[in-house]
Amino acid sequence: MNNQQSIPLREGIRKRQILSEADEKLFISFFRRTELKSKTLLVREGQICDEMYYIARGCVVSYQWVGNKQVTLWFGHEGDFITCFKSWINNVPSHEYIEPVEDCEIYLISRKDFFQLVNENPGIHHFYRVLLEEGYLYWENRASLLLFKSAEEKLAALLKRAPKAMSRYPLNQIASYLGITQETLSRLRSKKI
Amino acid sequence: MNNQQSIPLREGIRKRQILSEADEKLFISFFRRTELKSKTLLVREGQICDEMYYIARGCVVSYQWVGNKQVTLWFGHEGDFITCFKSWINNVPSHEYIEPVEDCEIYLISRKDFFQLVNENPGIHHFYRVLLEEGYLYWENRASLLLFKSAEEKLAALLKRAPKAMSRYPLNQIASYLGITQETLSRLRSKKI
DNA sequence: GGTAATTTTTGACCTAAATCAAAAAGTTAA
DNA sequence: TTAACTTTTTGATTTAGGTCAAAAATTACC
Repeated sequence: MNNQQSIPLREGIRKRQILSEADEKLFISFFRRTELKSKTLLVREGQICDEMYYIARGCVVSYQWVGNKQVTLWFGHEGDFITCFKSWINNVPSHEYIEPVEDCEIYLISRKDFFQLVNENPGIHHFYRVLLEEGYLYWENRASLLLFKSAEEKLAALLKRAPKAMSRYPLNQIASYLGITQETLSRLRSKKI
Repeated sequence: MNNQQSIPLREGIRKRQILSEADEKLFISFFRRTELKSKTLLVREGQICDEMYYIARGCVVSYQWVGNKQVTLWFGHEGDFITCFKSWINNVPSHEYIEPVEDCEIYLISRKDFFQLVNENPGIHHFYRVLLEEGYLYWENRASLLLFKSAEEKLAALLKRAPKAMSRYPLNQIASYLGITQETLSRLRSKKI
């Protein structure tokens, strides 16, 4: 990929790991830029997720169907590297959907290219390590919020981390992200004002 | 460390990443073996956790104080590499306690040695990557159980993964691991029989 | 610009699990 | 072997948040 066009991606990489100019160029050259309309599924259940995505613009939601209910697993937005990690790591079919909530500008790289680079290039390996550490801490934190916080506290924590969440995502997605119903979230919100 | 004495540790490493004989020897040589009586704190809140532990024998619990309640974050047992990752990764004080529940045989390595090896040795770097992937998937799974499973389903999931948990850990630790009270767990259990 | 479709709010009621309290069972230690 | 302590169980009651249903507010689209 032309280096000129990939400034947001470069920023996303630099935020995690500073590479030599050559390594950075090499790494970026394996990404492909694309645009996605909202609601155009990026990953669907049952499919092996063999790509990683960098969100340059827009936002997405990842969810799973539990009975007839859509449960939000996570939100992704500008600056995030995302994929279905369970599928990505173990090379097994995904259990989750990833869907743009706004129109997105995305940079994507194939699993094959990514792991080849990771295995050959120490700087890029280090980049992946930072990504994994970031994800580890994200999920640890999310689990601990779910473990012992009330609905109100979980909402406060989300709004602190992502103040715009309330206006970017529909209520039912935010509610199920917090592990509460949308009625409860609506009541919480009106109580707040 | 003498290679003869460290068979369990070697198994723990091999399960995650096959190293060359020389790399394996090198890696193991940086670990130190120790025994720990139950209830002898391994990590306490406020302390920077700059060691990683391999459990060769015994089991531990990690918990956090929330008000006057002890909340179980995770359990560790034979074959696990453990540390307070939040502290380990960011080099900040730990928010959690790690405490042996049974007498333990432990192999430990310092953060400094570990990261030096990781940065110099591609095989060991790969080992760390596998550890992070393992942890990532653990927490993702744990969060999703907490997100949409009932008390009964969460208990079933724990007993499936760790059938002996019920006899190794006190009830209050298991209950708070599941995000329920010990009264509820006791009632669930008696209902089961 | 008006109608349909979707999303959010509100209300009435219900329930899984929490809380509080005390009894029972198990463990330790003298 | 008994007293003291800890852990687990049982019972009565409460509550945060769920469920179901319908109204209100938004948004989408001929």
